[in-house]
Amino acid sequence: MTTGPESSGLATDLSKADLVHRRLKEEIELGELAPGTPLSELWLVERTGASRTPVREALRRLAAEGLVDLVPRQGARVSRVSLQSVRDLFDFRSLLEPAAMRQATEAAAADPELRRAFTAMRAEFARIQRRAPSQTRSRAFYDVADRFDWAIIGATRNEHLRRTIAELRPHTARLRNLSHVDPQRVEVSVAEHLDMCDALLAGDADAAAASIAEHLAQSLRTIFRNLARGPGEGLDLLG
Amino acid sequence: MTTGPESSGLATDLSKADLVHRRLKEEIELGELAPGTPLSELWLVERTGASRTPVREALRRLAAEGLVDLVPRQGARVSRVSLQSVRDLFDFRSLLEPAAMRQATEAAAADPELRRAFTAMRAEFARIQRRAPSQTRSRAFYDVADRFDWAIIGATRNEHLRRTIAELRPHTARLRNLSHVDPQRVEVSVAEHLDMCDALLAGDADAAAASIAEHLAQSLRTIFRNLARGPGEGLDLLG
DNA sequence: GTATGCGCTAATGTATACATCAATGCATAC
DNA sequence: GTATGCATTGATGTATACATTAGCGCATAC
Repeated sequence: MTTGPESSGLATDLSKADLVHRRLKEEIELGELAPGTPLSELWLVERTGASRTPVREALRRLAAEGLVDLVPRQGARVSRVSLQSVRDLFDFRSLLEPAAMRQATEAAAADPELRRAFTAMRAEFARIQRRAPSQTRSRAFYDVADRFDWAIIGATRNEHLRRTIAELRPHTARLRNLSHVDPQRVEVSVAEHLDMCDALLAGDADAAAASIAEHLAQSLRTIFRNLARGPGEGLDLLG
Repeated sequence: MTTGPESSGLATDLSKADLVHRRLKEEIELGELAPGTPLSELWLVERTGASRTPVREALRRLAAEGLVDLVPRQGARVSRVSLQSVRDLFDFRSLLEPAAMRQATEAAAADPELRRAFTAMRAEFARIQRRAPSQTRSRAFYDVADRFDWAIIGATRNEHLRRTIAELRPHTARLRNLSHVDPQRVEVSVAEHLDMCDALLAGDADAAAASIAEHLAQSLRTIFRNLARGPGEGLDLLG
């Protein structure tokens, strides 16, 4: 899941550093490595089979992405999640993603291939909406939603914008995996994604931007509501 | 110049990796290492006196910041500058910095200390404006302008926003150092900074955001105009 | 009983040797 | 004369040994 293209677009035969990086990133995203978990280099050497050099490089990369906190002579830990960090994340996404949505809307207007892809995803969202709630429904939704997000990212022309949004995705995914799935939220989120698709396919950049802004605002609200009811597994309440 | 606080705020006894990183960053910023310059690890080992491990770490960090292009089994080069990359940079800044300006304006409204700092800088800008054009004037201006920018960054509460803007600064600085100083542009830029200070000190977040957006638009226009007249030393024209 | 200081341990920071692969040039075949 | 293939060279990728330092526990003095 969340098979975002590994940093550099081209398919190079992955180095061990890449492997370790990707594996740790996934485990942090999935919450298998809980926030605060110490990541000793030696322990990672045992776990991954690589030597310290690639492990170090992976840790440094993760630190640059904000997924790992690195204290100079002390070591690395999986970065903690605070209420403030969640707010910061969503505020920042609310700044970036509407802009990306505009660029994607323009790109889709000019590229039939891309428009077809979004049309197909819209159909998937509609089908999920019609389906009765079930164990697999929310999973199916997040699957499509992930592909939708990556399509937006891929359609973002500005490289800085594209890379920055891509770098934030693991943080969002982790948040989702650290808290319980809220079926009601899924319901609403499906509708929001339909709105986004419609605006994008209509070529209405303003509407598309507005719809993703609304989506983000609702997501944040739900997260905070659920945290108030009962904190998820690994969240600090320091913020 | 551009003495931005080194990544992590606290003053740790710097590791060699930090030293090499900072030194290379400065040299790239200043244009002493021209875009496209190959950065062989061995060569850097000779130059810096450090061993390959910290050199590698520095290179990887610079690559993450976009100052170095890293090709897997081939090596590192100082990243190239294209017209498209300049446009992307300024478009992205135009998205981020008005938002930062709003946060700084609110912060200054609530913090007399901070307001004093901006008042002092406004006075410096005003003094520079009154001064006759000279060799040292533009340098004095960029000096204050740098401090101004870092003050804005420091007053930005959202951590993602703050870090991202900070990471873009070396790119901007490099651009400035790769092209010739345009006295006319300095003239106008001083006035724009006065506008920004005034809006910020008046607590008018909208006006502050608008003024920095205008400043960025004008800067970009000047850069493109000057590039059209005669490309600076190290610019590609691939974009 | 508490606090201070010493020494041990284990971690990160660094240096360097080895493995592997891309680029380059030359020799050879056509 | 051109193109193909191989060997050489030098680079990066990796492993590991060494240096240094932060954390921690225990013993001892008060």
